[in-house]
Amino acid sequence: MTSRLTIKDIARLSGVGKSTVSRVINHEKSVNPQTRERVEAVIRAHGFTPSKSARAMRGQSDKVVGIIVSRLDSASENQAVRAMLPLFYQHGYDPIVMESRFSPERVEEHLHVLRQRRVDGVILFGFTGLDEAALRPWQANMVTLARGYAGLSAVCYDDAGAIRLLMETLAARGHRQVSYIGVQPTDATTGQRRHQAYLACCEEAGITPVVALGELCYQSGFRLAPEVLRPETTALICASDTIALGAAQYLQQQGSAVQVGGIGNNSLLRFLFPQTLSVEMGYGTAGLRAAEQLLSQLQPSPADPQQITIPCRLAE
Amino acid sequence: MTSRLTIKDIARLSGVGKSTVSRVINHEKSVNPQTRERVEAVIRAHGFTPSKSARAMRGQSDKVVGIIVSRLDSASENQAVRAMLPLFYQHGYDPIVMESRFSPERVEEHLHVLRQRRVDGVILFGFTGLDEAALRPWQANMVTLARGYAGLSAVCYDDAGAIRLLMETLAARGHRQVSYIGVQPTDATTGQRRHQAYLACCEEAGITPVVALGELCYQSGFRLAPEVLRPETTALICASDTIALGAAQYLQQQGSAVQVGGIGNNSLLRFLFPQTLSVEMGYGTAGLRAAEQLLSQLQPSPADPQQITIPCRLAE
DNA sequence: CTGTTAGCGCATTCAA
DNA sequence: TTGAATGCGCTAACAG
Repeated sequence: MTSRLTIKDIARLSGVGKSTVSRVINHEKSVNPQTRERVEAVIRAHGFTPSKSARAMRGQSDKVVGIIVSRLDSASENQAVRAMLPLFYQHGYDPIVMESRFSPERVEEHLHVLRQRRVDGVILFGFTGLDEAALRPWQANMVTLARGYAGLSAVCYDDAGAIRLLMETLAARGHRQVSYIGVQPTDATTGQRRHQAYLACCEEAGITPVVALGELCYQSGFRLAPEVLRPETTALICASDTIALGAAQYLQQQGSAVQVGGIGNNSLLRFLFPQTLSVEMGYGTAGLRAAEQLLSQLQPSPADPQQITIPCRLAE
Repeated sequence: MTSRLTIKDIARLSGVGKSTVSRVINHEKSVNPQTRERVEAVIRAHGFTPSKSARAMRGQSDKVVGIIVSRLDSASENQAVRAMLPLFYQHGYDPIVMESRFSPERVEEHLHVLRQRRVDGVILFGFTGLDEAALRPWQANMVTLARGYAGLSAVCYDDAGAIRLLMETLAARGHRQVSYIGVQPTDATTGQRRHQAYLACCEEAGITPVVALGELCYQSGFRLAPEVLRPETTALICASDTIALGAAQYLQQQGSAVQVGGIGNNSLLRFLFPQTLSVEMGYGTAGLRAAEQLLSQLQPSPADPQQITIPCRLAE
């Protein structure tokens, strides 16, 4: 409880004026090196930390960012968040995390709260159904992940690339009949984009597409697997590892040797079904990039919004 | 960007003094109902929100709590955090989450930062190896989860009860030879406590204990399963569902019909191996209780530290 | 380069 | 019950 010191105390203790202390704290160059050193010594000696609230009030900025995840227990979002947290701390930002559970209303509520809290910026894990208009006001200080919105910075995954990678790998291994289990096109990326990419690959390779669309859960993979299995099917790719898990489970029960491929590099999937193929989407990298981008937009001379795509690669 | 209003503006707009507005905001009773209503109307009309930093500076409190999880991707901690977040928002607290990754040093670093940020309270997901002395200073405003520390509030799980529940259920189903896969006793709860409970149950039931201890991961369960299988073994319980997952996988590969029991109510485990038994530890409830306890200790008339144990129950 | 002065938005005396 | 005055810790203008 010793941290009750104020710059006034530091000023007195080091025999200078308050403003000089303030200058030292803020790393302003216009201060005599000797004086600076002396003040810094006192600051260190007493473990002084400037009051965040006071500087915030003085108009600076609260140094707070909001992180709105869709689901706290999403493996991909976890990795991204885990990567960005240290960066924010390091730059003196308090990250406050909120959960949207894929509800556009909840996102708007959270944004409202964040607005009132006067946060400096927001990281938003996007999903289909969000009202773009609600995001517009944040144009300058928001970075979305997984989804892009007009005028906003975004860090996206290479959905099409992932599918393509899977298809090419399978082709190289001699597979000519590859089915697909995805999710409804109401989901623009995991649903729409990956499905389209699959169809495009089939077209190019002269494969007859066999598709089933469901939900983003293993139950769905399990349920839909039989629907996409033809006698000639040798491989099956899924829009996500979660789905792949369900499908692999079904195949195992059937004693089938159909090769499964998924997206997400889920460690459990690879443990249970080692022969499964999976694409690593770069969630950690995405989180890092998103945080970096937000930080650079928050600086005195803000960077422009930017769309970033994270490259994917075959797991292992 | 309209929220630039201050109590001064509200005061002018509603024809009263600044202090009256302040009183209305803080729900003080000494204010004429009529005046109050008028002021509140103006406040609502303009969507005014008092500056958090300003009130913080005025000595109130920052209304910030730190949440130190051990791993962002822990299913149990996720559920707990998910349950507590809304409660904190609701009470006007900004929760800022940090990750310790089971490193005592990291916990101390985070606590140091939180201390400097002058946070009001801390929720700490405990683990074995933490230095109790480092927590002592937080006695009045910290609640730990999963582990208890002298003098601190804690919300714990019923480790022994969970094992006992599993053992009793198995006994009721006629199992007389139940093996156990756990983790090293360096982990006081998941390791030590559950193991002890297993031994105690065996003693009571006249069962010869068969034990193997490893890590908290499915690989470990897979690897240790063969070590605890005797010809007469009919059931196998694991210190966690993660381990159970690995063990069940091994058993399935062996075509074994040994009944598996785990702890954690992992949905994937139940999906892949439906016949498996699992105990629900009440993670969500724990998070809720922890948040409630912390909030009650943060109030003007603080509640005393308290040790809470969450009851467990059979999943399904 | 440095000290002095003046508020930021609010809660809290103290009078009225 | 209310308003005016004071200062929280800090930064920014303005002198020196």
